[in-house]
Amino acid sequence: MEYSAPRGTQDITPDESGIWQYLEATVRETMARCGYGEIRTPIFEHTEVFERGVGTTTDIVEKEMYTFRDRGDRSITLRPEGTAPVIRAYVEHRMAARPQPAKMYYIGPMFRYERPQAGRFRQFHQFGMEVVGVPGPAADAEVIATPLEVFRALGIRDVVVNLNSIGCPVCRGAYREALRQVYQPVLAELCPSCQGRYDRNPLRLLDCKSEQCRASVPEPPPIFGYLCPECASHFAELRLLLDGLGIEYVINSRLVRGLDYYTRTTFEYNVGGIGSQDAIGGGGRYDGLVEQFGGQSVPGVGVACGMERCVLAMKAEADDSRFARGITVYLVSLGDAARAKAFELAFDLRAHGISADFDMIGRGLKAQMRYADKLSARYVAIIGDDELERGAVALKDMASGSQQDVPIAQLATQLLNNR
RNA sequence: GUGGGUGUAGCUCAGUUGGCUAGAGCAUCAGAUUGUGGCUCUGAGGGCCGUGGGUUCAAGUCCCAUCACCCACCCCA
Repeated sequence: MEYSAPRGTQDITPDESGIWQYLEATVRETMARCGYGEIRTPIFEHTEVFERGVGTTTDIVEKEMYTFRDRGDRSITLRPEGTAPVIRAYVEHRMAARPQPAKMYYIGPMFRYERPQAGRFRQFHQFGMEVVGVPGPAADAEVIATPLEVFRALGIRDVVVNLNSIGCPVCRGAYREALRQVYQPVLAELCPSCQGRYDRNPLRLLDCKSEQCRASVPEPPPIFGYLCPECASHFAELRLLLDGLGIEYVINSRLVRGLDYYTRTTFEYNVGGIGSQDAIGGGGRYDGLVEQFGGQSVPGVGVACGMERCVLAMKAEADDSRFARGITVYLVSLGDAARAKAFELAFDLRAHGISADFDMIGRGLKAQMRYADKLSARYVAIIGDDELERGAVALKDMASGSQQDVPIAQLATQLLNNR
């Protein structure tokens, strides 16, 4: 019986981990440059964190969570998203008493019980950022713009930014009623899930893509006519900030998103070429969430990006050779004495910060050369009986094929100089 | 949760109307006059043909079930 990784999970093998490390390094570098500190929250939380944070009417909470009872009979859930835990931590650690705003980022695995497909997994990874304590649109703009910096650094082109405002509790009530008026006459023709949405969460009616609903529903009015003055000016200012950065975006009045905590700004990034799951990231403002967790009324904005989808997009771009690893020098040895010397020499070079590897299984010269080539070694240093006697190695540049004798004592400095 | 597709070597796939010890390319390993990689050539290892049942003299091939994977819906990252 052979085992396989559980459904919807995958191994990232050494062949794949290079691209992941590049992605992670790019995220960390960008976040640090933008003034964000990393926060690491637990992989699992009390189930209530997500029920209260994400919202009980969401698909995530209704049918996608990995929830179980632990041995103390507590209900535990593997985190399906990152924002609720971060806000829980913000309240728990009294971060409101630290310099505001709190700017945090995270990288890590998330879990949702869904049918896997291209770009969708049961264990997947996100990087995300949260700005807590900024009521104005500068935070929204930064949170929208920063992942775009990451995408650009990764070589992901043609990212489309979809942008919307879904108002606040004040203006949303009126809009909700307006939507109900539009949908009420055609209620019987709606798809089953929309019939449920009509009562529970009319805003999500906008999100439906089913042909059935498309055909029978008249175009609903955009929310913009219903926004209260504060929400309207917040949205207008945000647009000015984005315009100032030269960021192009598409106003999409149907962009609602499936988490209950959003207020005002919502947005999503889409890319082509990675299958039908083309949302590479998304986020929005959540002004009531800190209060939900028992904190003061502190506003927040955040974004989360799917790393598997980033990897797909990176691979869709032509040149992925830059993610490959390679060592600086491979030590080819001939005979037992030379092999022992190569072993010592490898550790000596490594101690100098040079990546070096050597033959461990006593292969022939040709086989060692082939292996060095497959490792993409930049140099090969050959040690045989002659070289042992002279205290030197034959150093070969694998790209040019040129070769020279180098005294062993000078090998490290020579390699460092050639860099 | 719903629908469609696919399961043969590590990978990508051939395999005739059911019929000999199941093949190819790539990959791995070893060689091609004894100390030099990529190109070429030779050879080797590696398969319970996803699993279980059925039909048949005979099943990789036909039937049923099951599992897994892929894609899509839904929703999201």
